[in-house]
Amino acid sequence: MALQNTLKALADPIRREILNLLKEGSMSAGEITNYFDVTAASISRHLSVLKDADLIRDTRDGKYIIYELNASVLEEIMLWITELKGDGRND
Amino acid sequence: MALQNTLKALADPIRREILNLLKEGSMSAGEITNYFDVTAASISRHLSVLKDADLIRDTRDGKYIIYELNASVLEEIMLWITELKGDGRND
DNA sequence: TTAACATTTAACCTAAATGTTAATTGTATT
DNA sequence: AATACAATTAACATTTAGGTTAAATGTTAA
Repeated sequence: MALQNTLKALADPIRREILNLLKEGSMSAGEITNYFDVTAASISRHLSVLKDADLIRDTRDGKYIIYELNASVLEEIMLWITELKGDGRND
Repeated sequence: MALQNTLKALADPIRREILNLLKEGSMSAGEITNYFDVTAASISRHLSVLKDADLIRDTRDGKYIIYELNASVLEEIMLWITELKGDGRND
């Protein structure tokens, strides 16, 4: 079920862009929101999807909630793809 | 965008299972259908989603349509993930 | 305590995805 | 040509996803 959650989370362009942003460094929900043309509420839901997929982690810092990337779960996708491509490497 | 199509196609358990089946070898739409509890029409649509994402290819053989895996497009996902994990370069 | 700010949650709407059955298309067989 | 078979497409119902605004929650500071 983890793979399912992860892939569903990645199948949205805004969520992928959020991950790309967080790759550069942690930031608050509000900062993240500034990068997009949708409401804070919408971003908040995207963040919760990413969090459920364990792709990001959050910590509260005063009145801000800071999000950081957790790329480790992507390992599972890499593995699944690698198996699908055949156990031998051909590139 | 290709990555978007690919990830959306992968974000469905039936479609992932179809890819796993095709990894073992090509088969017809009917054969694929036998592995699932949904109708042939439903599988046919799943196949078209996979085909649009270029994850599979089809060739007609008489009254059968044979599907085969095309795992090469998964390379793009691998690359995107690798970059996200920081093992690659930024965009 | 109250006000202001950051963020999330709730309620609602619309669009997209997935499933079904029925009709259609394409091919083979008689 | 007529029938049967394989598969797709069309029409429709239901579910899920993503967006909005408004209300609720949590925190800081006057």
